[in-house]
Parts: sequence; C-alpha cells; structure tokens
Amino acid sequence: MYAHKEIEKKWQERWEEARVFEVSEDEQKKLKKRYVLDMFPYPSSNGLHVGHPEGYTATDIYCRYLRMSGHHVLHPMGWDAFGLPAENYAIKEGTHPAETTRKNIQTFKRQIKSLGFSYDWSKELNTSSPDYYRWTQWLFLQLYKQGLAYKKKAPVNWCESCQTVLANEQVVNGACERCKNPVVQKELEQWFFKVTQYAEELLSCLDTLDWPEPIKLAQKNWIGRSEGALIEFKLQATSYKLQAFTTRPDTLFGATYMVLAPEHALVAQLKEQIKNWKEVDAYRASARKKTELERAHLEKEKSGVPLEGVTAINPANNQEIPVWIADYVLASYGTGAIMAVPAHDERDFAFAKKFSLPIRMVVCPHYPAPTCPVLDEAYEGGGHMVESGEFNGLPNEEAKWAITKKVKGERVTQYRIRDWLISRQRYWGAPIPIIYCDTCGTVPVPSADLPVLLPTDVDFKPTGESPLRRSKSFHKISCPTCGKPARRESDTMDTFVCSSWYYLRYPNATEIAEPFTKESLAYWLPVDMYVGGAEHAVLHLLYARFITKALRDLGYLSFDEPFARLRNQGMILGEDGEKMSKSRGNVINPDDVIASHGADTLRLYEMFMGPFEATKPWSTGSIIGIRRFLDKAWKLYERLEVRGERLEVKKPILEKLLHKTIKKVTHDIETFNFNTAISALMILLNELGKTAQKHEGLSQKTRDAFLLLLAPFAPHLAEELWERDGHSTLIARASWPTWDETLVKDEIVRVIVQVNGKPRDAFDAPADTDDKALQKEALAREKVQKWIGGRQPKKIVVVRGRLVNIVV
RNA sequence: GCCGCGGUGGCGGAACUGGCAGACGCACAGGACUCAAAAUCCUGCGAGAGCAAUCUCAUGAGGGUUCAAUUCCCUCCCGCGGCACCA
Repeated sequence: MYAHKEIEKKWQERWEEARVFEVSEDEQKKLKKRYVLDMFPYPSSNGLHVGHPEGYTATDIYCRYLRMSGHHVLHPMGWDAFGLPAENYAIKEGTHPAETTRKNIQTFKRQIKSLGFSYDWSKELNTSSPDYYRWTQWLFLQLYKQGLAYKKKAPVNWCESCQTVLANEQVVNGACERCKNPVVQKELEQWFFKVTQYAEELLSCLDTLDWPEPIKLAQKNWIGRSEGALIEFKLQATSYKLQAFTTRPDTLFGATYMVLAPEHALVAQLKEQIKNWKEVDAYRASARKKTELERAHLEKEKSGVPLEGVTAINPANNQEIPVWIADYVLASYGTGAIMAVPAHDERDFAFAKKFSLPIRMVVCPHYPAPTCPVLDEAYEGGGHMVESGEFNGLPNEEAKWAITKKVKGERVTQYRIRDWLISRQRYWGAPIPIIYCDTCGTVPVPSADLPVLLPTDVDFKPTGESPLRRSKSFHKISCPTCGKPARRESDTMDTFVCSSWYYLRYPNATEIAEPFTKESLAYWLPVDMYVGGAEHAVLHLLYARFITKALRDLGYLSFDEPFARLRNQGMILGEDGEKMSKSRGNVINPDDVIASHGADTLRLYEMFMGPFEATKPWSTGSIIGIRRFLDKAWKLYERLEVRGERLEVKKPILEKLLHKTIKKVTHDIETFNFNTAISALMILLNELGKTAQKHEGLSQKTRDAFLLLLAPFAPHLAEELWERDGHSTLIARASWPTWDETLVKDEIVRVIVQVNGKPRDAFDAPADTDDKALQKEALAREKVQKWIGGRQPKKIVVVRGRLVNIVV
C-alpha cells in the first residue's frame, strides 16, 4: 500500500511550483498547438459530484498525453458563476450571491486541484467578475450595433415561480428547466438575439464538425428546416388577405377550412365582421391563460371556435371555406395561419372530425382508383393527384410546385428555431447595457462606460419586476447622449450569454483592455477538443456557435465554428442504477473516494467503468480493483529497487507485449477509449510482475515505458515512481514512448480450423503462410479429419493469418 | 407519437474491416502464507451433459443474408435519453 495522501500532495505542489502546465511563448514558437477545453462548471453549493471528474479526467489524460507527445497545450478552467441558485439562496438565507459564489468557487477549486488536473490556472476566469461581464456587455453592444440584438414585444415563456422569462430552449415539457413549474405565455417587451438569421448556416456547418452524431441530429431537429410555400387566401367580402405557410401545396385542393392562431393580429381587425365575437374573444382569453403544458399536452383534444361571418377563398378552386381560430396553430411559426387539409394532415384530420368539417382526399396512393376510400386517419404519404382539376394524375411531388405557381404562391423555407430571448428579470446576471431616454430613445451604453456594474444595494426578492429596478443608484441615470434624466435597462442577461463566448477569453492575458486579441485567437482557436455533458445539445452548444458566427461577421474572428471536436461524457448513475440525487441519497462525493483510495484511483476508476460516452452505474466495490493495480505497480518498482534487479534478461515476448501496449494505449487515448487503455496497462503490469517474480529483472527502457504510459492516467504515482527510479526531471514533461511496428506484428499466429463454420481445431503457423499451405495443414490434422468423416469438402475458405473453414 | 442510444456471465464491461464470444476488473470458490484473521500470491469461474478427452446450447425474441453473424438486413419486445400540435 502506497501513501497516496502524501504522494499526491507532494506532486501537486511540485507541478504548481514549476508551473508546468502554463502556456509559454517559447513553446508557442516551436510546437503545434492544441486547445483542449472542458465545459466550465456552475459552482453549485453541493460541490463537485463524480460526474465532473469524469469529463475532467478524460481531458486531463488527453492533455498530458498531448504535452508528452510534443504539443503546446492550452487547458484552462473557469467558472460559469452567474445564475439562479445563488440568487435563490440569497432570497432564502440573505447571503449575497457574490459571497455564496465566492465560497462555492473556493470549494470547487480545492476539489478540482485535489484530483491533480493539469489546468493552466493562470487563465482562470469567472463570468460574474466585472473584468469578464464587462466584455459580455461589450458583446451585447456589438450585436446591438448589427441589429442582431433587438427589443420586441412578443408572447414569451414566463415562469411564475422563478418570476422571469425563459428562452425556448429552457422550457422543458412545458415547464421551467430549473424549477419544473409550468410555464405560461405572457406578452412582454424583451431583448432577443437574432439566431434565426444564422439558421441556415448553423444547419449546414454541422456537416463540418467532428461531433457526436446524436448532438448534431438534435441541433438539426431543433433548427427544423422545412421547405414549402406561402399561399395567399382572400377573405370574402373584405380587402383582407391571409397568408398561410404549407409544406404540402400539392394538397391545396383539399383545403377545406383555415385556422388562425388565437393570437393572430387579423382576428382583432375582423371584429366587425365576426358575428360571434364574444365567443371568439373568450376563446382567445382562455388560450392566453393556458400554460405551454396544457396547450401541448392535451394534444388529443383539439379545441377551436369558428369566425362566423368570415370566409376565405381557396385560390385553387375558388371555393368558399370557413375560417376558425384554434390553439393548435402557433402564432410563432410560419404566418400563424394554416390552410387545413384534413385528408392529409393528422392534426387537421382530428380537428375536422371533432367539428364535422369536410374531408376531401386529393392525393391517392393507388392511382388510378375508381373512387377514393373513406379515410379513418389522415393519409400523409405520396401518390397521384385526384379531385384537383388540371393537376389530376400528376405525382404529388410534381404537383407541389405546379400548384404553387398557379396560385402565385411563393416558395419559401421556414425554420422551427426562434430568436433567443436573453432578458431575465433577475438580479444575479450581467446587466444589459442599455439606457432609455425620453428624448433620445434607446441608447446603448458607450463602450468607455463599461462595465455597467451590478449594484449591491438590491432587494433580491423577485416580484416579476426586475430587482435592479429597485436600486436607486442603478436605475436612475442621465442620458449619455443628451444628459437629461434617463433610466437604465433593469433586466440582466441570460447566463447562457456569458457562456457563449468564454472560450474566446481564455487564451488571452487576463488583464487586457479588450475582450480578446486577434493574435491569441489566431493561434489558439478554434477549440480542438471540447468535452462536456450532452444536455447542452441545443442550449450552450447552439448559442456558442451562433455567437462565433456573429462575431466573425463583425470582423473579430476568422473561423466559422468554435469547437472542432466534441465528446460527451456519459452520465454516472448511483449504485442503485438511478440518477444520483440528494433525495435518493445515492450521491457519491469525490472527496471521500480521494481520502480513502486516492485521486489516482478515482481518476482511473472513472475511466475504467466503461465507454466514456456511455451511461454507467457507480460501483464502490469495484474501485478496489484499480487500487490493487496501482499498489501492484508500486510494489513492482519497490521490489526491483531493493533487489537491484534493473537489468533485463532479453525476453522477446515481453518486448513484443510492451510495443503492442504502447500502440494500443496511444491509439485508445486518441479515440477516448480509456477503459481499454487501462485494461492494456493491467495486462502489461501483470506480465512485468511475473518477470520480476522470476528475478529476471527489467531494463530501464521497460521500466520507463510503463511509467510513461501510466503517467496521463495516474500522474501522481507515475511521478513518484519515476523519481524513485532515478529520474530528476518531471514525467509530465517526458516524451511519450514510441513503438516499433515490426515488433507489434505477430510472426506466429493462431489459425482456427472450422468444419462447417464450427471451430474444431487450431494450430500455430507463421503469419505469412500462404493459403495453400494453411489449407494443407488444416486438412492434415487428425481432429479435422474426424469431423470431415471421409466426406468430400465442397468448399474451403481460407483467411490468411486467421482461419480455414472446410465445408462438407 | 416522432427521433436518437442501448440490450453480451452473478456484476461493470471486451471483441480489428463479419472470422476461437466473454479480454480486463469486481464478486464468488478452492489452495498457499498465518496461531488466526486481514492483506498478498496461485488456481478455477457462461449454462447443461460427461470420470475424462470432449460434446451440445448460448450475445433481448423471431426470421433472413453468408462458408462463417454480438457484428449486416427485416419484424417485434424491453430499457434509457431527447423532442413534443412547427402546418
């Protein structure tokens, strides 16, 4: 048993003193760069959980390996420090969020350091510090100048419990992502970032990224591109026209009614014509009150009200059709109005059935058919046109654009993604740097006046109004343009704005009077490897991509995508196979594992549990296996030192295994297959142990190679053994071992002999034995002859270096 | 409902490009050491049959392709994750 406590402390101090993990201008000149980044944590009051070290260990192994193989590595860590929990804690306990955050960061930093990660702490950043959020505000102003940040009154998601608006991405199942309370719609004036302007590029650039496919798919679906047509419907006896977006213009002849979203502006304008206005207005009011959850989740039950006295003209056949309002049509997508084709759309079908509206089939799967069948569900597939005038008989895909053309429709592309709502009516965030003046209107805070400091004299209690409004020192100000009394914007920015650009800040010297410098970005960006949880698929990862593209178009960046490679760590479940949570009481604290088994053991264990990206359960009992492995290594080197057995008896098998292991571990680190890399190290160590037990000795080269391979995984133990074995330099700065490909290849291979596909025998043969000789040997074998039983082989398959299959 | 990921011993998991299924580790059993225990070391360890050599079955279920399938194709079942009326 080695003394992990002392050894780990010793080497953590040595690394810090020697500043081995800090980037240097010297290396910048001669080495190839690698920027390896972890998604920075929100420093919660619970401290680190075992999920954090999983990703951090992976990047650390990767970075240590990269440094040893001659790269200049930037590996920074920081704090995503603004956010609701600290503020909620302030409301409950009265402790200022700045204080809570400071404490939590201290804990996180201590815990992260205790794991021996090779971060460059000189680059540490904190999004809640004025040095940082000053530039978040700068970012806002840049977007504002470009018209990419704008204020708009719109129906937005409102969380009653958090008393703030939420971005679309933060509404989960109609409920607030944080507090799980239902989200309601509110009409409010809010700040947005124009993500939609980049919808097409955000979609098309996905192909260029080395990211997990599921994440790319999630983004693709979230962006939700669909091609279709805008078709204009005249309203009977009025001068109003109604535009509808459809992806199925081919079904226009089957449009038997129209539906407007309850919030559609035209509804109010038609008040005079609507005979049942009272009923219509009541419906509108009730739709507004419904939560997202109610609106979406009661999906089976469609509801709606006809606009009596209002009819539209179907431009395809000039038929007069009714117009309804219903909340299954969303105001925020397309034009907020649809042409309803119940025969070919599931939702329209359900609605038509409920309100006994006509269903007319116009796309027939079996053509020519004498009559169209009566449908018991909508038919959404393809086929040929029927009941569609001159288009009858055309394949529906062709009819799409022919019909669009006939009715003078416009071919358009729609996206599901919405602009990013970034205002928050909360305290603990970066203030939006805007001033409202009665004379000058909306005035951006001049860059020189940044940062707009978050005031401290604030009552945190959320009332639906921004807490900052209650700070007199903050709210009232004179207009920077005309000097007259004016007021500050009192909302803060979504914390996702802070995290949307932090990777651009790290590479710079910390005390610069700019958000980042061109030189530092040119050298370090884009991030070569980014690691974090998959839960950010359509949040942070999408926002960061958007910000990168926006800054590029503003002339600040010269690359299109921030993160070239992305890997997601899988979730670690509790021992009961359930998600770790306080209420279940299945949370594992890394501190405890470090105390009992050591940081190296924890690191190795988390990597050995299973594939990096897989969800896997924690198993306290299995940790001992890793600790035994490290103890074995310790004992081996101790024994060799005591006995002075440091000369190796030439052992070709061991040498071969060593080279195979070097190759495997190298390859596995590069592909993030850490579990199999560790298993290879175990196999090697077991062999080294056997050799040592026979007093055969181990050469310097062999002893070094094992430690070098171990170093990225268990850096403390590797340093200690490296030193004890006579080295005076750090293993963290040593060179990664190389392998000899000729030694990796086996000269003698085991050849399997199958009879009718079943393995019956095996023999050893030189790897380059030709097919004929293999076949001859296989057939000559007694066992094989027995299985053939005198029959004539019908076919013999020979795979060189692997097997012979005899079919009889 | 749609999309994605997965299902291999008692457990976590290996398996290159289709080529001996179960590497490595945990647990378990037997042995060595010990007065004894712990630790450590050695051996065994998918199921069934057999004294044994060995044989049969086995990668969620069923079918298919192939000389050969955990791996490729089809149908279905189960678990997990995401999206959720996007016209």
